[in-house]
Amino acid sequence: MLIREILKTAPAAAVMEVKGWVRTRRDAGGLSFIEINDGSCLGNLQIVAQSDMDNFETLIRKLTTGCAVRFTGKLAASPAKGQDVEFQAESVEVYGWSPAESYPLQKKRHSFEFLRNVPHLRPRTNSIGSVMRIRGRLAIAIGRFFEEQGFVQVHTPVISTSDCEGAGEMFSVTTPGPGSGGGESPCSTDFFGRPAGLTVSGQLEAEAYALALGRVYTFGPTFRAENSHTSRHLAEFWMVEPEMAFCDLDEDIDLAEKFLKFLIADVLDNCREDLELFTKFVDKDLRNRLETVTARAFARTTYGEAVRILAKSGKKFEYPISWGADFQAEHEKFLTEEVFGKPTVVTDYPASIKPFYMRLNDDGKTVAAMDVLFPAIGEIIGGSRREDRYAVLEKRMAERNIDPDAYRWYLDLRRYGSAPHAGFGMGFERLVQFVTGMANIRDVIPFPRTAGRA
RNA sequence: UCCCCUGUAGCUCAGUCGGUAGAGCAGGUGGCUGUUAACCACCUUGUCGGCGGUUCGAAUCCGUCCGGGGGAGCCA
Repeated sequence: MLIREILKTAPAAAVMEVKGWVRTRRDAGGLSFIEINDGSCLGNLQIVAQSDMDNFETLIRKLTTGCAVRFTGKLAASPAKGQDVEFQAESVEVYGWSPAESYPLQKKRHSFEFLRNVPHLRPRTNSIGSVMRIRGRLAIAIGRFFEEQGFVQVHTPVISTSDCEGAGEMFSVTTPGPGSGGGESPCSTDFFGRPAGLTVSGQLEAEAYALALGRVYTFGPTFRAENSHTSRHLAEFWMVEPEMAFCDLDEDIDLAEKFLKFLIADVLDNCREDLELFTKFVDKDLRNRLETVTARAFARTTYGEAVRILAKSGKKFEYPISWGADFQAEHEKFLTEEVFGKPTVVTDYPASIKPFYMRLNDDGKTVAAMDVLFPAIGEIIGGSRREDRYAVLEKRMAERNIDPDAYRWYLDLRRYGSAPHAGFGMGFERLVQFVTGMANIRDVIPFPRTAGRA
């Protein structure tokens, strides 16, 4: 039985068993209190071992933080404060010891920075355990949301030849291929016979499937070879990218808002205990902030309006804003936190600062793009209606010196049965950060990959 | 890639004006029949990130390299 269930069970005379890892042992004269955790929930189960039980001196008194154990015994009401029920041990078995002199985790709080040095052991801590349970729950909620909305999940390739212009540097994938004979150009003899890399976005491939299956989404790892050192960037992260045929920008925004509210409401309902940990130790206002997101409509404004608001605000920005310039972190913060005080959707950005595939508006200057900005973390979703007119797309590619031969298949989607379509991308870890209040993105993914660390 | 901060015991950190290393926790031993970050007593633990320089003397000052963190850019 999992500890999650045991803690909700009424005391009974029946003998049961429990397995887990020791978090702490406290001795009080002739008895020992052992707290074990099995990962099924944040809470520990308190085991009470009496000195007359078998193996008390040989096993119980030698248990230390980290040991893997199995107990049989009975669940009883706890006479002391701190827990409703406790487990009165009758027998103990030790699966694996954990030498205290060398085990890196102690029964106290560690800094996240230290825990990053032991990524294989840190899931045994309360905080990382809670983050990862919430992360897992969010991943399931994403699938449920799209299932309810009639989407098909498509698995776009991890190895790709499209660099999805503007998305950042690609990692190259190279290995000697079947035709490898030591030629001059490494790529011509390479496995794929042409330059290939790890995907920076599944969007272009998702578009192909949206223009066949209607509503699709991808959810998988994405890679950026950027040498960035911030608390919001990873070299390997997960991205959710829905793509919808017969969809305009407003419908795209509606879906994004509904999506975010669904995910946050799901965690509020299902991860109560884990969220409490973060409300207590990481961010007192967390729960309140999450409830605000689910309760209120997101603000919506155009880029042009936002620029006017910023210019008229009288606030001094480090980077002055004028039409044509992209927003800086300080501008996004000001809009979400001071002007609107809630999640804000900004639309219709200048074409010059957005990628070639976003649909050009009738003014010829802006594109049908939208960014969802969240207080505290900035951009969480970026999306757009896609350019569905062959000639316009071709022209925009030419303006940016993009080789049309490399995107022949993408242009084909506009050549044969082109249709209005739109989509967006959401950085999964940024969502986990927002939901947990965790300050550093490296602590919301099991094994973080950043420049210089893999 | 640029700017800033930082590196001292297993962990978190203090170390003043340059004078030769320190506290809490963890760990070890002992005590305690209801503990909750248990408590009490005693004990152990150091390439002061590396290398070089200044100095009678460097954790401390200078140079350089490496690691970590934050921010900017880029983005998700």
